[in-house]
Amino acid sequence: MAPIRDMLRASGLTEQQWRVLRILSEFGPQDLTQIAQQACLLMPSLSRIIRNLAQNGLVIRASNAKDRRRQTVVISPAGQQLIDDNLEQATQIAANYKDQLGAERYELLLDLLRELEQGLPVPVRGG
Amino acid sequence: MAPIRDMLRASGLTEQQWRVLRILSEFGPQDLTQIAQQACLLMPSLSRIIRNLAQNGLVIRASNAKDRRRQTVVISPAGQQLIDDNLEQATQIAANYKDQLGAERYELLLDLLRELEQGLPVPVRGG
DNA sequence: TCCATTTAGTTAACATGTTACCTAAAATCT
DNA sequence: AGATTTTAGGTAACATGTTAACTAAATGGA
Repeated sequence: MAPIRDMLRASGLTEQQWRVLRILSEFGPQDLTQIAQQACLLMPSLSRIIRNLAQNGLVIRASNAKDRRRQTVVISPAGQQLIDDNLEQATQIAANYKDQLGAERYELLLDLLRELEQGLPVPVRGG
Repeated sequence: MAPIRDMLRASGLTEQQWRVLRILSEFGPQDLTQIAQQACLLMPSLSRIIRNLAQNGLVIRASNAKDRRRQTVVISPAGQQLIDDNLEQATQIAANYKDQLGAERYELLLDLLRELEQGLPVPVRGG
């Protein structure tokens, strides 16, 4: 993912910060636990990332009246601006990775990795 | 690699420390640059790992008379003992991962990952 | 020989993965 | 209601990946 990292470095974001911002932009305000699931991050990591994003004014923490343990995280205008400025470019870069392998083998790779992760066999043509 | 991590935690080693020790045990004394290449580690990481292993008495740093920049790292008896105590078990655990996917798809996975890494297409049956 | 360049290794600084431990607030059970 | 158990988040501590900057020693030339 080197080209994407280059793009992010120019905007001062890390990959995980970018991922969290994109999730908030695409799926709207959520609490930390939901973000952690979507981003495949553990709570301690996410907690630090949100703290950082909030300090830099890219997200805003809103308290939740119904459950005072929860806090809803919202992307800020500045954060949304960052997404707007870079999303198109990033999408194009990601598409190149898929192109490189070809869509078919790209799916095959993801299948194999999922299989390893879950410990369950996945049928593969000719396998 | 969870089972291997469990085994290592019991012996107080991390995965990278284990990897470095195994390399030293299998291929003999080497300087840091050589170890870094074999273990696929960057010098700053390896430098810290060797510092740690040396502090724990698992490796020994020997200075090199011909090139005073270099230092040859040697596994200590205590380090070798750790390897002896765990290598057989670790080898068996690693074999299970291969079994889980099956040798054929295991190779396929490695091929796809290599292809992504190198940016070169690799022929795949039916691809 | 003297200077410029390269190489070996270190350290600093930052973000993250990971495990352990902790608090407060909810939810559940008796 | 009162006690117990979950759940949402947070912090601490450690190892690592990564980039940048630095030292000392070797190498290559002019």
